[in-house]
Amino acid sequence: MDYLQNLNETQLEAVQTVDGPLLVLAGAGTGKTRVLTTRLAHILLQGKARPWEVLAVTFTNKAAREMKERVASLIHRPVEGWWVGTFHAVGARMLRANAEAAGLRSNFTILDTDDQIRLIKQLIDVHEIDEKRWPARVIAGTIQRWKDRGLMPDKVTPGEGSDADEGRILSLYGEYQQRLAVLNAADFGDLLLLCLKLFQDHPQILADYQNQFRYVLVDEYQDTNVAQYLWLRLLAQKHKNICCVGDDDQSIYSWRGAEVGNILRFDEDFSDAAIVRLERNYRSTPHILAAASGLISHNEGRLGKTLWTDANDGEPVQVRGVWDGEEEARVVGDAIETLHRKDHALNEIAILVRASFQTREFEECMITLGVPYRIIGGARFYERQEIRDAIAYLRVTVQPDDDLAFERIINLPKRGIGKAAMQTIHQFARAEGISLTRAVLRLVETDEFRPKVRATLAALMNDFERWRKLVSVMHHPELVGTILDESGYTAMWRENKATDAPGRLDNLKELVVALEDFENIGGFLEHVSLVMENEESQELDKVTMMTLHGAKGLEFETVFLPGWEDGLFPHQRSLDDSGASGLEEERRLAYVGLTRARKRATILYASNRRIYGKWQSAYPSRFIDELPVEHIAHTANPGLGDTGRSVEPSFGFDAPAEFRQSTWAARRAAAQPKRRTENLSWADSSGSDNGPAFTLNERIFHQKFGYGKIIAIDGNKLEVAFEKAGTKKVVDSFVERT
DNA sequence: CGAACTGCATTTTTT
DNA sequence: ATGCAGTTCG
Repeated sequence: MDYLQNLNETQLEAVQTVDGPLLVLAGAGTGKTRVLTTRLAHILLQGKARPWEVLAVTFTNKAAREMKERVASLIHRPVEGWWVGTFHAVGARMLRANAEAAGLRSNFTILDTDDQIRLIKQLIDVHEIDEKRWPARVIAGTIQRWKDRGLMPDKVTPGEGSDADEGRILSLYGEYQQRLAVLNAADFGDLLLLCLKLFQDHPQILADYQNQFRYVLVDEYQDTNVAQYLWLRLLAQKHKNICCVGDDDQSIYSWRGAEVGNILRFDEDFSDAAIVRLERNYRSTPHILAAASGLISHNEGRLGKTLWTDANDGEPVQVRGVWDGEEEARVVGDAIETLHRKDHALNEIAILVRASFQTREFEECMITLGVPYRIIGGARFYERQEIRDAIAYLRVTVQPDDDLAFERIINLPKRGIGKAAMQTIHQFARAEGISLTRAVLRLVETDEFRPKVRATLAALMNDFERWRKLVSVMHHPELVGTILDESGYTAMWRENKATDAPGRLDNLKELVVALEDFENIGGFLEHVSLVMENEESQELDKVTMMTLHGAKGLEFETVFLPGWEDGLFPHQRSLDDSGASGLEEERRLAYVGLTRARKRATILYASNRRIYGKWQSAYPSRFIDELPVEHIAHTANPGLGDTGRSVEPSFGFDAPAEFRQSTWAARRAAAQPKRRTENLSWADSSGSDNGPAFTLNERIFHQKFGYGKIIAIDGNKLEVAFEKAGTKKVVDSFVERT
């Protein structure tokens, strides 16, 4: 029982209450993961269930992986045959195992959002729907929201689909589902929705799973949507041993369908539910904890928790007002430098922003200061164009009905298949209710196409047929190389003279290498569609920059929280779209941000900020007023102190600066709105939009003279050796980095 | 077919 | 400001 040693009393209770429904309200930093993993280990070690009789679901692959690893180390046994994974991965597993009953074939394709939108666009074209009025992504969003709520097309009635607009989208939803069936494909929402349908249509299959899963564990329960809730409730119905762990105060994903109601209603949904509150915080100082608690107490409809800690006081939360975004970055940069000099690890420092564009200013500052940094949440490997193209070839090879992949590569490299040919194929496919590949196979037997097109398509079909035969005989990484070469895809990039072409070829090579890690192409594709993750090595000592959303579940010694201005945070969009509940969610986001910090938290707000190329002045976030004064230290530049928002009613983010007479900053901005800022950049030797100062030998671009290299610097004047125009002296603001 | 142009939106993100 | 997508022209 040594694995129970390190738990406190309530944690122990949460671990040992294994029978019957249990809700664990786990505040930030209270050892949630430890409880979850220990509980899982406890169930297994006590012989309550065998590994395959436990279902443990998470939202992210990272969380699933962590759970597997930690439980494995607790029970000193590797992980095999466990049902531990994301909702989507488990759903996909169930669907593949029961594909026929679910109306699919077991090699079905999982479509991502991009594919989804393209498919909807096709339907829009067919129906000559006005795309201006109903953009594909709006329709996709509506359908997704229905799916999040567990609604199949025939179930969407209550309140929905009644008005003309939604009625139209609803019929499109039905067709979309039909088309997915033809394509042998499922989107992310389907991975759960089709499970629900499967359980409904085939009670025996459901009963088997219900019997199998003696214990069900759910992580981040506050993030579940209705479909996931229904799915869980069905699966846990027999044994009723369901344990949900979550924190209503950290629910920040309602915009993608999460229902806080699920966690708020837990004890009504599951009768005789036990509730355990984890309130002892092991992470933050009392000041940080009190500031965060004070802030979140402004929310209504919470289950309520009182976090406490034994830790020493530490420093109050710093709140700092600055003139603009540039100064904000400089202040943070300086602070980081100071900390670094005092041997503070950069890995333990995070800059958490509300919106990703905010990272740019900090990035430039870090470059200037030479501070290593990483940005979490950029473009991922599998989202790169060449990788997606290559994957499309693989998808068509293993699943010929995958229209979206097929369409992507039918004319890539250029094969002379133009709009006309595509239209013919589409029409035929639609008329016959078959996939594009099947349509092409039939059409090349006719004289529908011009001879050249017909020959090309016949050859392409031939290629795929040949590759398909090789799937069972050839080592799959090699086969992928063969497909990419024989299709002419690699040749296309080799001949491409663009500067990034060689890099793309490297990426393709990397892809082939990555395939080694998988049993077969199918397994690889499953990984790509379900495990779209960015593996950033934590090896190097770097400052982390990411969004507040991305920071949930992480912790750092020191956290900077910039951009606390009304309109940006809370975000105006959130307020406009969701009103009071939107504001509460933003507040929870602020709470998440603050509670990431162990020792130091600094909140910043700027009076002026450039957004979408326009300068705007703004009030400090209303959240700042909500922080208990005794736990913060508020400083601002001379004259920039209190901005008096408590005196003036608050205007929207877009309100003209003239209306914000109460603030010194606003008055100043109003007096000389644009000139001021332009002058600022002129006067500043660090250049205008170019970020930090230029360095010798740097390659630059000039609107008039083209590319060149800096050979001398004199203040803001540069001497540049241009490739075409010769050597000239130019002002740095006319020059940009390449 | 590709280059150039225009309009438009631009929070958060996993799977 | 910027980028992306859709459209238009050569």
